[in-house]
Amino acid sequence: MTTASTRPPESGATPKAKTSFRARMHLAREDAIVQTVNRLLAEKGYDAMTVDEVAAEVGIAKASLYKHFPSKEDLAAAAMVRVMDRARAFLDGIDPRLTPLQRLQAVARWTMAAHLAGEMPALPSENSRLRAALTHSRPYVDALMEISDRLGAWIEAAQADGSLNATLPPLAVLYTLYARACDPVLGFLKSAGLYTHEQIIDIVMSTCFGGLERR
Amino acid sequence: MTTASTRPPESGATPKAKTSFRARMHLAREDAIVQTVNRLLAEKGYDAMTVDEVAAEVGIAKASLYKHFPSKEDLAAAAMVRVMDRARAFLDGIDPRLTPLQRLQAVARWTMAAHLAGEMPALPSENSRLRAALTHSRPYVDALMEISDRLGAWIEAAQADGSLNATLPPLAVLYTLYARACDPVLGFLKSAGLYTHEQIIDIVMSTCFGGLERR
DNA sequence: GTCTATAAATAGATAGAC
DNA sequence: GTCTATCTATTTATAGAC
Repeated sequence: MTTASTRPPESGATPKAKTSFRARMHLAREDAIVQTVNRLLAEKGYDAMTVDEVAAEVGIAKASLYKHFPSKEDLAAAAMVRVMDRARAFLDGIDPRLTPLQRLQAVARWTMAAHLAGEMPALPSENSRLRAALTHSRPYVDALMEISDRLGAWIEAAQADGSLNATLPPLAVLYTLYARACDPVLGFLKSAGLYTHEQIIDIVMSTCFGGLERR
Repeated sequence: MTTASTRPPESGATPKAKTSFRARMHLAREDAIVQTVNRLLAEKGYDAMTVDEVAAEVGIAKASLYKHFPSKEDLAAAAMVRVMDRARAFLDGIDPRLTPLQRLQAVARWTMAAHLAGEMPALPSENSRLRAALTHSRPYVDALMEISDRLGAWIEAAQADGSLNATLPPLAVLYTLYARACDPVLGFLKSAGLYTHEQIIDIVMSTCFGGLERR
């Protein structure tokens, strides 16, 4: 995105160097903004998050915020895309020697840990305003589709090798994994204060993959 | 609540009958209000639901609405209590010959069907404004505790008879059942348009009680 | 690009006539 | 109790100086 790391050697230097420095600052600030939005989205949700709040927490004026992102919706979309990018990076780093089921479990653990750490904005549920905004964001839709494709392939592979329940529609499995990333059970158990994050993840992993009935 | 069904025989009649009629009308209107709030809560959530909207859909002025319920929070609390009461009625009607596990499954099916029918307001998740409002409503808290106690007894019984995974904390099972009542997977599968409500419920029941892994 | 100040719209809640 | 009209606070978004 930025030209800072790829720009050619300079001659006059000062004006161009200044531009580069400012571009770096610009991106750094935008990153700080997105990071704050991400956290606030996770804490309070889209509707309850106000732009004033974001500006205050970032430490800039609201008008400056609107120079970076033209609307609250774009703000939220940028935060969601950021999460998607981190998810894609995690998918890239998964040990290829793991079985398809183990990969899906690794992803589920990662999303739950992110949620418990307050870094996972709630999925845009059915009729939320955020959902309407996000479905019009190309980067978001593209990232979501890519992730879904990769997870979908693992789901079908896991069903084919007999480790995953093959009577379930793959789409239902995919949705279930997405839903577990923002499962309110995580927050409930967290606020109960009886378990560590690791224990909570183990519990929800057990109910998700093993079910409530005894095996 | 109303004196309509329990009032003693009248003599002069006209004034008292008028009062009774008006009391009935009053309750009927309040019921219409709560029903509308219930639907809007399910459709859009607490934050996105406006009092103007409720008044418009009920067909009365906003000021009249505030004569019935002193705040938006009370409005939401009344709607949630209504759902709780229906849930309690359902619990009362469950066939006592069913096993504990079968009873829990019946409850889960009922809540999912209510959700798909648009009659189940979303659970007040972690940091929502609704949650803070509801925790201060005695009728809501009382109803929730009674339901939790009854479900909790069934959960422990099902774990004791070996039908439910006994390694899970009963509290986690309870939360999981509550969470399935507003599982976004239901809405996702519904909007996919590939399955009937019955099929969707079967799928989510399978993932909830049986888990994703093959048995 | 950042700021202060302000619009423009909408929210929850109330006043006061009838 | 219901209405119209209004208040007050908040929210998204901009204008314009620097």
